[in-house]
Amino acid sequence: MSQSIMSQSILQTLSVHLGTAFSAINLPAEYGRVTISDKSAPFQCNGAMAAAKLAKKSPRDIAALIVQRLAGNTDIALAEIAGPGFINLTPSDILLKSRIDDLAVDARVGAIKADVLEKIVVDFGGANVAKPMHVGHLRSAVIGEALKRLLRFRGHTVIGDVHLGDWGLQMGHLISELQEEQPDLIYFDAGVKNGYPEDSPVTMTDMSRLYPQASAKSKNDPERLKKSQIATAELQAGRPGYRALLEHFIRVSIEYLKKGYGELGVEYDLWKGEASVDPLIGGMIDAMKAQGITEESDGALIIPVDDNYDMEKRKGIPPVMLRARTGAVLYHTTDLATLLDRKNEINPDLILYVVDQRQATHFEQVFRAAVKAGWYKRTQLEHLGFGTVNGKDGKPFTTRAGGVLKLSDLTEMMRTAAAERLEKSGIGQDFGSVERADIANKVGMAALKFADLQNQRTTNYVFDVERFVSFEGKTGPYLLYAAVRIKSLLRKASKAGVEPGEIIPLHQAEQRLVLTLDGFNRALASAEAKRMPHILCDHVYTLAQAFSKFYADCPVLADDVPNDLKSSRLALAALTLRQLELGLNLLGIETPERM
RNA sequence: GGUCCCGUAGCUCAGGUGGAUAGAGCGCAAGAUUCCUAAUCUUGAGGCCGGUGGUUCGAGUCCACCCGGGAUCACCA
Repeated sequence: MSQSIMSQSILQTLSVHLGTAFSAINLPAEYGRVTISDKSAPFQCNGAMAAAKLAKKSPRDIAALIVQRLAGNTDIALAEIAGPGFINLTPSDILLKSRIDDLAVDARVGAIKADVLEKIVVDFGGANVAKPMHVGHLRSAVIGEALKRLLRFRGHTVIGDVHLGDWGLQMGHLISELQEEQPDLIYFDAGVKNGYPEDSPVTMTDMSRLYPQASAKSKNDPERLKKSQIATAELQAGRPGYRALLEHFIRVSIEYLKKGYGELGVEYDLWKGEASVDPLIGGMIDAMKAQGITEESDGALIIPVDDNYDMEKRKGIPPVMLRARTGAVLYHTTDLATLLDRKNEINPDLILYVVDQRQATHFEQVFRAAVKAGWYKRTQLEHLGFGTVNGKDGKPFTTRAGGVLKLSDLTEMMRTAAAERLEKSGIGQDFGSVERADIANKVGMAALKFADLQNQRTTNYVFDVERFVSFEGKTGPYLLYAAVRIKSLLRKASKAGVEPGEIIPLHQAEQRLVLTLDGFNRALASAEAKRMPHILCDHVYTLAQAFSKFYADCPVLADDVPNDLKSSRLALAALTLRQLELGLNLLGIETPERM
């Protein structure tokens, strides 16, 4: 379906009119750009002041000429000059009506696709093999999923990849610690080359015990650390027993992670990891050497990425470490091999990494090396960093005991709080236990995700459990509540035989709701451009607010409301629900039928 | 020391590409339900936008320099 510029949005339509008016007095149409206003009218144009110098006229004179040109325009109810030359604009009822008619029949409720459609890899999640998911994994999963859905909805081809951490020292820790506990396992018999059992020798619980155990021992015991390092090197060199173990570790972990991510509504297209690109590393390093972009330094193989780097003074960006003195391959190397793999297998236009802001330097290094190798342009690679989740003390979030908070404990906390709130309100008493649990889950997850996503991505935020479970104000449950009220209204209307009809926005609250609905596409486009889900959060919240106001001011099914008004308001409510649920879905938030 | 991020209401945060009297939520004060879910709505108090200069008709927004907080800086991932 092709959409004319005129119907893209009310704001766009007004901009075209103002642009035409500026052109008519021989000034660039760009000065006609209209913006949202929080003053006396819903929109304003500030171009008269900007144009003053060029036109050699006073801003107010220019504004007067523009306003003259707009006289008789059926899309504009009122154009007023204010202050030094602001033009305040009120759209006409005709324009509101025509726009809401367009939205009502649009399956995407006003959202149009991006101009340029790209193939995009979103690398998010950041989970590691053998480690339980904890609070630190929350943001990458939630933000990454939202971006993935947003970009896909905007028309792009999007591939989500979890990119598991399964190749480093942690694997050596795990293998060597398992050997200390169960030295007789067949995997440790260097003479055996194949025919290993199909069932894993360890469970997820075992692994989450073994790893910290080994890590703790190694901290104070260089000999123990050495064992892990040797195991790592042997694994990477391809020792069959260790590779067989790794496969078990990965399989068991993925099964566990799928559950954990599933709880958050997070899904991946690819479950690749560092280990999966191992076969590329040898050839990649040879090719890089042949290109002449590598150097030997202190026994390690590096790629300098900053001409002004000075190791003594710690100035500039350190080089990429392709291979350590020990011969082991590092984080840099696997990330580069992954970039090569993606180039070969997917050839994406853009790769987005949704990873902790603290790794900014790492990505800058890797990206520069990938550019040096000629695989990508710098603009094709973006690190979308995010801040840490902090406790009330401003330090990264921990449990009361000071330990790491498991993600499953966190989600359980949210569900319990939601269930309690449900009980307290006394509404869900006639619901079955299955539905109550489902509602508690959706409310809890909505609270958790919205609390995370509404923060600007790049900054740290404070995780305040009490605030999160309060469920009032700018929260996920507020949004669900708005949606659920509409659903309830629709059910009641259907019972009463009231059909949605033509929308005629007359009441101030109705008009405000229409103007808010009109902003959906703008929010989506802006959220995409900045890769910032909180812009979409802002929109759905404003929408829920505008609806709540409408709901309080404009009775729909009351006896004294005329039939056509009932139908109009019902249709407006139904339209609001469609956009609200769509927006929430893009944020990864599900709506219950009632709550 | 180098690089990056941050500093806006008592608290947690927005601020659409430089515009008028800087906005939300929580908290505080006061109010609203004969009527579609009060997890709601309305009203109010609360600000030298870290500081000083600069660019501009106009700066929370752009530039420079300070002050304060955080992250990170080659063989962990």
